Amino acid sequence: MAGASIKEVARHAGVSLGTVSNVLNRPDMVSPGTRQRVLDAIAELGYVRNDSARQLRAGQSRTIAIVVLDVTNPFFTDMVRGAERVVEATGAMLIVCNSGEDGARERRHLELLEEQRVRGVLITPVGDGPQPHLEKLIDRGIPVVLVDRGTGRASRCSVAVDDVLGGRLAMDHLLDQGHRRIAYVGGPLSIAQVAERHAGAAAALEDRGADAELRVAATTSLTVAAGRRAAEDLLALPARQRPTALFCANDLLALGVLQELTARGLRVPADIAIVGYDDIEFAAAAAVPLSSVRQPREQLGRTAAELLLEEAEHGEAHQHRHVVFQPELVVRRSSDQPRRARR
Amino acid sequence: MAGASIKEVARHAGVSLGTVSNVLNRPDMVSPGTRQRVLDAIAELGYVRNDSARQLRAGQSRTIAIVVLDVTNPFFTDMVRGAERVVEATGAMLIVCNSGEDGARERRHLELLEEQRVRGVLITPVGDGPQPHLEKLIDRGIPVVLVDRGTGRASRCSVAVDDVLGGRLAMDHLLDQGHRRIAYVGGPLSIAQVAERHAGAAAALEDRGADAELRVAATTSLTVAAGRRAAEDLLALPARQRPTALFCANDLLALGVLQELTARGLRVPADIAIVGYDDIEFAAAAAVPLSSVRQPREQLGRTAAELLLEEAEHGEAHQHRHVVFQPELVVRRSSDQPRRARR
DNA sequence: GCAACTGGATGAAACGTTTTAGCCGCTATA
DNA sequence: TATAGCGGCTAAAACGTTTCATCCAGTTGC
Repeated sequence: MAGASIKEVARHAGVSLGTVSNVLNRPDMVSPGTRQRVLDAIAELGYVRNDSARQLRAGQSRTIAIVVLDVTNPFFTDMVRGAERVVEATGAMLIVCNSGEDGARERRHLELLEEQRVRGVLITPVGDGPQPHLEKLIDRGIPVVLVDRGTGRASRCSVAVDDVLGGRLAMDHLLDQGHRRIAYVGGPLSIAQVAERHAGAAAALEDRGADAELRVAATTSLTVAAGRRAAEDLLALPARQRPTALFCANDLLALGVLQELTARGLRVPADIAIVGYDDIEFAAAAAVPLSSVRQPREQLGRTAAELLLEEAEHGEAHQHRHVVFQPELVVRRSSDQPRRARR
Repeated sequence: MAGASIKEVARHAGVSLGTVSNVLNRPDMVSPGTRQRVLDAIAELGYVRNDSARQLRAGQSRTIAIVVLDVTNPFFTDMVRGAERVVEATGAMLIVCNSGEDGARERRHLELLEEQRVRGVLITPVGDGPQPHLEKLIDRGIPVVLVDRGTGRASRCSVAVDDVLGGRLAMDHLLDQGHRRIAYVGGPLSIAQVAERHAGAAAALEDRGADAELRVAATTSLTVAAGRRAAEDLLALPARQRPTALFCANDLLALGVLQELTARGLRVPADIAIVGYDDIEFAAAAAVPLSSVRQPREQLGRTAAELLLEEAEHGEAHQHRHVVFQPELVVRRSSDQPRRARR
């Protein structure tokens, strides 16, 4: 009962092993009579196909992996949900791996996925340097789609949101509201998104030629806890240097900042305005509803999965594509209070 | 380059195929000289072990799966993080599957996992009825650990939090605050947790013999959107029948309820108090910081993974265990305002 | 009545590992 | 000097599929 093989099913049904395989894979190539006999045997023995053997023979698995930076960040889980639908519609299986923004774990995961000969990998890689492990996958012929990484390499598809534009939107809005001392809360800058959102903000400032300053309040990660620590640091500044507005690299940071600021008695947005990034579902439900730069989270995952499937199917003929979505600023109370321009 | 096998490595290094395998699996059984030659060949050919073949031979894979009800719910992703650590420490791989509270998807996932001969499954099953697919896994000898499902079956380990107690804690608190018209927001009741939290609340009411009522505001799922809809329904009630306090089956519901109530101009907790469940990180950062019944989320995952690994290792000798954690009420502003008892 | 097809089945090869039995040359033991 | 033991290696079997070349018994076409 525990582990019947196709061979035992064949014996049980009084047919050859190849016939059982045919029943499983091309049922109409076998006569109704024998087919039924085989199906009965399968049911009786509780036979379950052994995927390892099948894969070994096929040379390839039917799973697709998505490697995310932080499985507890709703931005990524929404993305996963988008990808999930597309992948499951094809009968394949999507497995989720969490790198936790740790390069070593990412590498380990990719090694295991390569050993498993997955059919493809969706990944938001840690850091932004050269990615030898990804190249290795690609060399082996495993399609890789970069998610939420703009820089379009020629060797792979990518799906991204224009982070520079997102940074601009946030910064323009804060400048419009009259803020002149603004801080960008985020880090490490080695994360491409973090750097690009900052670049966008800096560019907006530059373009306006406004007499304003944009400082960076560096964090070591993009979590609620890191946000709280960043807020503490900012509060340690002398009042006159303290920024009047914060642009946070993602919503988790923004929520952490918001929590700490209000805990310390500051009012948002009266004392300090906040704009986040991602527009996760919890942003709108925050203590002070959070302004945020919205990304099409599910669509990101969906599109990435579609590109991957297309590449997996068409192989050589496939043309790599780079899809870039536009972010959109959603203004809520956390930044919705104009202030007299001043320094 | 694309797909070198162990055989080619062997030829390249001028040794037999078995020796290469030994280098990979018991390096000290082979002399330093040959070992180095083999390692060089491996590097040169870019050889990567084929896991399918390895598994086929071993009869078992090195992956462990966790099947969650809702991958976008922070409660589950925190659990995943807990399990992840334990699993990865053993060199195995944790893959995350999302059933999305859909029985058919759950079944499909379990079928695929069974075909893959995973080493074990951590699962929070959809619904509470008999679970033939789980039984099937167990029959096949694949260890299954139930997560967050109290009812200790003899055939498997389980890890849970006492949901009845959690319901009691919430209800006692609301009664202490003087509430007499209380609604339980949650559903469907076919989900065990939903039912048990309600049972706890009802039991608390019973025990006190208080002249109070507990109605059920049924929802179709445990999401923020469902919470908003539930709030709409409650607001449609005539004012005198409207509950003065809500106990929500989880924090997502509570956040949705909170959002909708405040959008409609009601004050929380002055007009309506709210208590949630899970104490996810976002509860504390909500518009009105949310009282919630805290569950040890990461520990739940950690312990479940430990039980699973133990079972996978000891096989027959393994004794199934049922670990139950105690929840804890965290009172925040959303329910922190006593009211004169009245009807 | 014979050759040519055809639908339905069979048997064997192949996928890439791990493992086990066995071989070879050497050293230690009696 | 024979024997046992040992380190280092090889050869072959086995895991459970899928696929491909064959085969067989009918049926069709001439």
